[in-house]
Amino acid sequence: MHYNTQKIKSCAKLMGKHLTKRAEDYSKWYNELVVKADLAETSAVRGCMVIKPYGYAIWERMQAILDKRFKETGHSNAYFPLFVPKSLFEAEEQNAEGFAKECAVVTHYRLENDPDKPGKLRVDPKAKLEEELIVRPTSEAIIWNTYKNWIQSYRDLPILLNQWANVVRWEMRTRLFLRTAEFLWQEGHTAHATEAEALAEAKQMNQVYADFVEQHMAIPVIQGVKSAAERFAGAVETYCIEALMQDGKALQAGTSHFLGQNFAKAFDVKYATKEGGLEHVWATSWGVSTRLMGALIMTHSDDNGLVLPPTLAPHQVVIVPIYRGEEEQKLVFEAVAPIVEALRKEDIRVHFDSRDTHKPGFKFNEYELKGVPLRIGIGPRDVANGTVELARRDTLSKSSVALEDLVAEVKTTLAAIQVALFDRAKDYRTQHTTAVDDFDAFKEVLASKGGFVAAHWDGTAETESAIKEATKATIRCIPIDGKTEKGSCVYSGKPSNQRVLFAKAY
RNA sequence: CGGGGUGUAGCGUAGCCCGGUCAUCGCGCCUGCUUUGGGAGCAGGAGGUCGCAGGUUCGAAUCCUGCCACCCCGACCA
Repeated sequence: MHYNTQKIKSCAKLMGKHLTKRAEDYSKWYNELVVKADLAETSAVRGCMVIKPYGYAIWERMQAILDKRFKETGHSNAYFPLFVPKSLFEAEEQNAEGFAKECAVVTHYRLENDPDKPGKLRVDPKAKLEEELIVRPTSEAIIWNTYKNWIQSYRDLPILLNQWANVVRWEMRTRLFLRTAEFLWQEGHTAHATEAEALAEAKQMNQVYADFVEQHMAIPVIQGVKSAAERFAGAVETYCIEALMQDGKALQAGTSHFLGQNFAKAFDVKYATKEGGLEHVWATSWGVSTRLMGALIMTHSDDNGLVLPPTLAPHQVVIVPIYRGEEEQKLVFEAVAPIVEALRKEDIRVHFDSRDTHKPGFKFNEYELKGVPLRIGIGPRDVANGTVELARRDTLSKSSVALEDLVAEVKTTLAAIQVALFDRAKDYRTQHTTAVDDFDAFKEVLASKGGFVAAHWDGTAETESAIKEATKATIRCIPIDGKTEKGSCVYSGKPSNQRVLFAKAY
């Protein structure tokens, strides 16, 4: 080949084929990546997004793994209505207040021809609903109104349900995957006889999330509890997993709430105890959303595009044939067939890109953009040598592998990529977690390198809010496994027993 | 909802201040030939109510008024 690489690169840049460099404009890079990797795009509907087949395939992998874990921990799936009557929605006051400002509300149920504008429709003023319906921003209200009818005795407990659903939160400013007006998620809602059991459930599900995100998404997370200000509206305690993105901002990746008896009291859900008493039940709720897709993109991707961990990649291996003319094509395709078969036999998700409409170089770049972990290139030269070219997405390194070693090599390399991605992300986080002991250093670190700032905090909402005001940083969490350590609050100087993590967040 | 900005082909844009062969260029798309181990080259071609509605004018993408949409910065947020 006689390509002038430099020329092609600059040419390709002109053609808009290259992504914006991460360092130049992170937001722009992120948006371009989501669109060009074919994951999702903005829709004509304000603040909503279209998840495209490739993006949805990744979400389906995530769903499948999570759903299996939910079942293994004793949960079942169910489905509750999209609409929540206003009277139910407002029953738990804190919850209602927390979400009130971002609710879509259905007020009418019928349209009619507009007498003033032929061919146009208008809302029929006669079809006003007696009671408005809230499009669920979360389902505690509708579910607890239902649980009320299901629970009479301790024998009815626990109830351990999950639902896969869409919810709507009318956000002012939206961003693909990270914050859209409508998003997909799962929400678990459980009811328990005792406080201890509910608390254990909330902690258990946070652990399930942490394990999933670390093991399958290869994203290291900090488990912790939220400060009162950051806590879920209506919760007694919010457990969370926090991840750090490549631009130094934190992302809440999942939450699990211990709801105490707040919802049981609001919806008057009591059960008869073994001892003959009457008690309010104890509750939890927990959820992760398509926001995790955003975390996945922002944690591993590079300037060439998406990088997918092998366990989530819809295609773990892509085979790109290289040939000129029909004769070589036949030769190469015949060599590919047994490779595909051997890999499938090992349950490796392999895609053979036999398209004749694109050249190999184009395909190389395309699959890098889409984050396929491993690429096998095979041409006449390889066929003659009994080898293939194996390219790793994470390191962009290439090696020649003998056919007889291929399956084993693919398996070990996929496993190695999974580990390498996690380690790399964890290194990054370690380097971007800074312990500080005075407020000047606190501000300096946030301004210069970002990331998590571990600092002592006096535990008051006043200090938390003053720090937020001054730096835009919020308390991401109070780490669960954080060591106790005597110190003084970075802002007020008052005594503190543990460092908490601050960061600017999405 | 406050402050700023932008709407021109599927995408990205030039033109707007100073009305008049201005609808420009690139990508993408289609056809043909040559190419095919890192985003191909050349030649030809298709594609546009210049956001919408009024107004000024002989004439409006360009000036004026109103509306709509989107983006950025705030407030809000998984």
